[in-house]
Amino acid sequence: MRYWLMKSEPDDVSIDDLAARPGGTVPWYGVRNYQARNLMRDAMTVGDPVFFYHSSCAEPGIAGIARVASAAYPDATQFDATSPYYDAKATPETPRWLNVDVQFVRKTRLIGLAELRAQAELANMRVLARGNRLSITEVEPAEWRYITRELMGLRED
DNA sequence: GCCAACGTTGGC
DNA sequence: GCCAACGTTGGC
Repeated sequence: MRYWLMKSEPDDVSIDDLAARPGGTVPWYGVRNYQARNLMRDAMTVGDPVFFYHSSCAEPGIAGIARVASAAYPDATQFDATSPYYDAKATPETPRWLNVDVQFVRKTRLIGLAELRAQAELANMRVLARGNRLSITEVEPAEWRYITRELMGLRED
């Protein structure tokens, strides 16, 4: 089992939007970066825990917990000419972009970016690395434990 | 709106 | 394969 952090713009899909979805599940559509795509395809397993991170918004930070709910499969938006994520070079026979489904687990208090940066225990967290632009990053088990227990006050994982 | 950082594209 | 130009991310 591996742990992940996935960024979403709350104007698009917030943690509350995720919770309100049928089954609490949403396809993680719109990833157009090969590294992030490959993580979904090669490294994620159904059941992996995910920090749901709000980005490009007034209060960026971790807003809740989700889990990986499917294997990677072709992202439908790449075939949709009306979608901002349309890719003319992708066809159903040779899809370029994949997504997993992500399922709501719980909403937490917002752990803001500044708060994350202030933790010595999180100094090496991938998402905090200088210049990081990946929308999906791995979280080390010790970092996951620290955030869930010390910052969120959760008893269990 | 600004800007740093970095990925992608395309000419050569 | 190099690399400049361009586009995107995302915090501030």
